[in-house]
Amino acid sequence: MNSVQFAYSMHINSVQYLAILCVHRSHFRAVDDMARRSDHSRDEIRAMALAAAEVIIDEQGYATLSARKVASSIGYTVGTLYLVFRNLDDLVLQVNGRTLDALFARLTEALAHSHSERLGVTALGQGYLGFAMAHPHRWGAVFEHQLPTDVPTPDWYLAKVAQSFELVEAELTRLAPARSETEIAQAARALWSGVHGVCILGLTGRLGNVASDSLEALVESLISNYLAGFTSGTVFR
Amino acid sequence: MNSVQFAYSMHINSVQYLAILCVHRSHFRAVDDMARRSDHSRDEIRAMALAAAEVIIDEQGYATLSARKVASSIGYTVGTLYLVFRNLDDLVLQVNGRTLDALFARLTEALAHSHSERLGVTALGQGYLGFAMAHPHRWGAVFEHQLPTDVPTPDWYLAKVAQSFELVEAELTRLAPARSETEIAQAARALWSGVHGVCILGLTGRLGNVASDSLEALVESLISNYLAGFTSGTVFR
DNA sequence: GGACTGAATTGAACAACGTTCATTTACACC
DNA sequence: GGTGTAAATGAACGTTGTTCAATTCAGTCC
Repeated sequence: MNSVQFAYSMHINSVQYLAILCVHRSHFRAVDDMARRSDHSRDEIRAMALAAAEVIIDEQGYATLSARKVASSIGYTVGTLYLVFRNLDDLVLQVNGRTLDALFARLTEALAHSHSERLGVTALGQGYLGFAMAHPHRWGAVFEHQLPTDVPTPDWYLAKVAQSFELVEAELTRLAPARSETEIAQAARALWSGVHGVCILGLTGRLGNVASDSLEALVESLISNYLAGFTSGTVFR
Repeated sequence: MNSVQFAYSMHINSVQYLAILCVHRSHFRAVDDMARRSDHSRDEIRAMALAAAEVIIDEQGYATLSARKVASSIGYTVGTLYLVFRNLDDLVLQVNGRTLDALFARLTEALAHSHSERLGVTALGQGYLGFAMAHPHRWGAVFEHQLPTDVPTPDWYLAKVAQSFELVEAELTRLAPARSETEIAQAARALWSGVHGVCILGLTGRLGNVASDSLEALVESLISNYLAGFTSGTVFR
């Protein structure tokens, strides 16, 4: 059993085993399957394709992704991809799902490392910005990709979005326990949208040439000033 | 002289004269030009194409725009379009430039109608959201369109972005005259990014099903809480 | 060992895309 | 009417996502 087989059988995620070696048909033989002609099961092809797409997006951006590129980088042809994914949107949605999982992991980690309870929201904000800066293309793909208007976003995907969002709500509740659920929800949306806006405009260079540390300052400014108003209850009029 | 010739000679903008009648080769004859074969001068074709692209984006979204669509909707073929625009990016950039102008107009108007000086920033925020909601596709195109990485954004375009941004800075200066230029600039970026984030996430449906009036509430919350901190000078720690 | 079977895989085909440019068209002038 | 020339065309090229008849081959049976 070679290292990639090992990686696969351990259910190591795609980015991790990609670090081990290039995913390609020739480097990824199944061992004990009853496949007819195939080197790999559907699930294996699926995993390889997702990993390959992730690398392409990470290195060259979502805009350059194409079905033929993914197929050839795993040593198969386009046709095979369509046996495993309904279409390209399907594939991209799965890649983005993985990205949302990675984001969630980063956020929970940021929260764990923030010793002061009061700074939890700030840790989340900086964690979000940090993730976006560390993986700009993969993070960007989540927002650049658009499902056709007549295709609803699947529930499993919405759930992955929600899990990160709920972290913010939880921190805000801890911070302002007297506030109603509605007020917390609104504050979380306002604040999170705000942080997201800083990331979007900052990373796409639409704020002028802002250095990355000043993006951190913007997030800091947004959160601390907002919380000053939100926790004191005084309204600006 | 028919109504469209009139509209054109008055330099009425494309959206306005599109409201008068469909822009098409057959409806847009130049009168006193020395054109050889042409019905229209380069500038006229240019104006017609921009107007047509604007309508396509407005009605069907930026993703559906194509050179052939624009060409056929003005009664010419693709080739002609490339005599007038360097490429599609060029065309889209001009449409987006017009959108930024329209946004600026809306913002200055919002400012003029806000009688209380203190609420100027809020008026700008709501004006921005209002524009985005009124023209979601045209506004979206400004952010969905991406120039190739090796092509720098032209200066005239950056200037159009800046003109709206400076309104926010001016209002913040009026509101907190004691703050340094740097602090004002940072606050303007943080606040504007925040409002932008609410618009982006709200209009692309990524905040769940938020009603439009609650987007207004989010903008209100973001701005008033931020300003509470910013104008009082107290920092949340 | 050779024929058979059926799943796995292919790659040609389609329509639409941005872009180019040799060719055609129609006007102004002589 | 002939000729020069600018305007406009549309076929062509290399992409794209997507489909599906055709091919290939592992496993089974005789």
